[in-house]
Amino acid sequence: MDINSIKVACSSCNLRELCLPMGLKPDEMSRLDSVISTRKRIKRGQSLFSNGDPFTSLYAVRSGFFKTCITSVDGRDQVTGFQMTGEILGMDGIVNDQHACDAVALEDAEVCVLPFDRLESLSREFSALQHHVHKIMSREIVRDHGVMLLLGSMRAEERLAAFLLNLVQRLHSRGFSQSELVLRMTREEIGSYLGMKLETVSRTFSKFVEEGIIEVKQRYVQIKDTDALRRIVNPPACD
Amino acid sequence: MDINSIKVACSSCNLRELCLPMGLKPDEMSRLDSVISTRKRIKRGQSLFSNGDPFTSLYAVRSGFFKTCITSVDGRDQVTGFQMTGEILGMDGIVNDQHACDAVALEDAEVCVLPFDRLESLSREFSALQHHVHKIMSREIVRDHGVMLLLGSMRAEERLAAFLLNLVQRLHSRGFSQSELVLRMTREEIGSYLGMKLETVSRTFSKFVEEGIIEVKQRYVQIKDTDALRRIVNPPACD
DNA sequence: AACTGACCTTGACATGGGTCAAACAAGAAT
DNA sequence: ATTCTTGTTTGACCCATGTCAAGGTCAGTT
Repeated sequence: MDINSIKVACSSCNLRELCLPMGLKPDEMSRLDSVISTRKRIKRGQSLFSNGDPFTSLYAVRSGFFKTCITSVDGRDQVTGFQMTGEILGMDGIVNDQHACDAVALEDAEVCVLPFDRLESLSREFSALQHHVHKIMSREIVRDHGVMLLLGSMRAEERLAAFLLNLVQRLHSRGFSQSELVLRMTREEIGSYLGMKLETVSRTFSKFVEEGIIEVKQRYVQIKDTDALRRIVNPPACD
Repeated sequence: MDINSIKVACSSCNLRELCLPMGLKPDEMSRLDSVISTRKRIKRGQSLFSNGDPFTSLYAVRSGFFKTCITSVDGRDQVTGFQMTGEILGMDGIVNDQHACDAVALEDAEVCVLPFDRLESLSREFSALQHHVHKIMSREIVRDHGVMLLLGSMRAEERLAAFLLNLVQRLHSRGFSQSELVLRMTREEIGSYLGMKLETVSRTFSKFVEEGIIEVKQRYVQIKDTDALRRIVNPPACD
């Protein structure tokens, strides 16, 4: 058997409470197994898919960490998201049958390949899966609108505080610490996501450190005052 | 019959090439008619739905013009999109069974109400509709990523140029002029969408007028040099 | 015709964050 | 261990855009 294509089962996956099969009944989950054809390993720095690639499948992150980014005609780059364990990649590809962004592994990763035509036909058979797929896409839309709010109306400190809170909350729901995290991305990638330059990201980290809100050692970040971050994102009303 | 709830048919709608039934075969389209229960009229300034409202339906814009916006806890406002004829509203509501934004009519409007449970059950019956729903959601995701690029990496002039080109292109595909448009939104709403203040929007319009790229008379805009706008959005490479 | 209110334009000034440059840190390669 | 490379921090300066304020325009109302 090819090491890069291992047959696996959602029903026995330890991510089933987090990933696509979330909320499905045992018998439904075993039917989902027939959709998940293979896993695929992606080395750090490699692309899972690239802009323009033909769209065939969604991907569920089993381990590792991804970024998605789009590049404009004139070479500007925008990170549109960071995806961790249990999150779904590739929904941008459905509308034009080709991917509209690059998905790059920020550390060695493994994904479950979900051939979309099979996901669609199984969705026609049982509505729980169908509704679940709709929810996943809707969640991405809502998340994107939140990023628009961040990019359109927040200042640098607010953006970084919101980013840290979001990351640590997602990690916490995966069983990691509420107060410690290791960033998998560079300052430049954070900056691209948050619409600021890497120097501004760095300066803002330093400011938070000075204020005793966090401790930073390279990619390692310890959050010492979560409430302070919350207050930065949602300044208390003063009227 | 209630004036606000008129039974109508996709199969006889003059938007069928633009709207939800796009690409469906005649027999499929007549089955879609069973989903479209009613139309609803929304007066200018009124909300089609608001943040927190229970989610029951998607809405297809039949006439008029909408904005969607989200408000953060501390009262910041972000316009997340402008929707015109044939576009679908409400997909933000699927994930949590309640709407995550406000949809406000910017002029008197009429929408077709698409009860989502019925859309889902019909989607299970025929795959063309199912795939079409997926495409519509995917298109929204791709659009949102484009807005992130705009907000995250473009300067004021680039943002406004991209906005005007996008609007006029969408209007053109609806049979309107390629070079003239009437803005349905205020400078402040444009600014909120583009992440800039209304004064900056106004100044940037004035700059384009000075440069002979557009003519502006209040909400009326005439584009005199589309290529200039394109060059502003995608500066020609100089290396 | 004058008034009102909403919206828009423009000017003057302030500032947050960008730009450029230099130095530093840490891991990889030799 | 030394050098190279990539990523990070920090400082100095500057500019695009925000802020504040004043006045203009237009549609609807009195």
